[in-house]
Amino acid sequence: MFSIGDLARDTGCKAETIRYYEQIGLMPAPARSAGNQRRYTQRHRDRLHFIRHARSLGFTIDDIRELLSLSDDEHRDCSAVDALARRHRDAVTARIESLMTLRRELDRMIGECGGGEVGQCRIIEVLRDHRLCESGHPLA
Amino acid sequence: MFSIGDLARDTGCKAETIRYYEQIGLMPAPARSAGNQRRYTQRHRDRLHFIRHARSLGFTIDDIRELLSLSDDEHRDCSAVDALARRHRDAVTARIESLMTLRRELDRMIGECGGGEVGQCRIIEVLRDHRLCESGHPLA
DNA sequence: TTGAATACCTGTAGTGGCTACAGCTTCAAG
DNA sequence: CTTGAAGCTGTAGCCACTACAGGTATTCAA
Repeated sequence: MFSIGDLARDTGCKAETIRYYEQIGLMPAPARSAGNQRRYTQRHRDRLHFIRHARSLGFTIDDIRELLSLSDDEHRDCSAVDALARRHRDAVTARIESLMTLRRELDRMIGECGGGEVGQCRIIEVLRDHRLCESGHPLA
Repeated sequence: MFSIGDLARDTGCKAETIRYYEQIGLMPAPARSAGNQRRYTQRHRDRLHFIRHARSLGFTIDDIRELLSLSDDEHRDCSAVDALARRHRDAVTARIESLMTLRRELDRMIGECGGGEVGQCRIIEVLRDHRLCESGHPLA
């Protein structure tokens, strides 16, 4: 049996986070010691590793609920898992692209700033007037 | 004079958001009509455009407070503005790089999934065991 | 001038995914 | 048996909004 601190050390997440996962129903409530402290099994440990790994890959809590529930049935077709992972990858890709557009614009602004007074600062000027932006980065 | 709806249409942000900006002191409180509705000037409009543009480039509210305050004094040296923009660009770059690491790993997982049963699904397997990851994406 | 449709007002609570206390109790090592 | 670390519950805070509920103002047409 593991204490909450053991699991925390083991997975690199804080005890508070583990209690939070229990509270939102992502981790099942473990047994308790005579003094009311949580006592975890290897199954809990595995589940927490799975959760942390998926989180570190950027899956949302809801995605992880879905993945855990899908992974319960070994004989189910894995196409739903595949679809979820693809959807997430596409979202990551979209995010990368939007950040790259931002970075191009930031680079341009910074590159044009000659370093004089704020009155002539290109960065401030561009922020004041979106028409000075070349990349069509979304305003919303 | 503009109503809050005029500004909202004009800047593509919601009236609630404009009121929120006022509440947190990012937008100054405007005059009111006889019936207590907000009435904005061109200066308010310009400021909101600046804010929305900076937000759309990913600057935080605190960054924007700083940028607005720096831009007030036309004769000040713009190095602080430059530094803030560079810091932000570097953060964006770091974020892009970390997302690209994630995407590589997601691609690999998806590519290895042969499409059978969940019991053999590579995606689930990798999530269960971080050692199966090639890229050293951070677990935290 | 009236009436309806639309816009606006304040205040509160919710989002995601935690994190940070405060003020206790329990456990493990020596 | 003592002491200090670890654990407990419950609440509030973070960011940047968003979404109501329940009321009031304004605007336009008839």
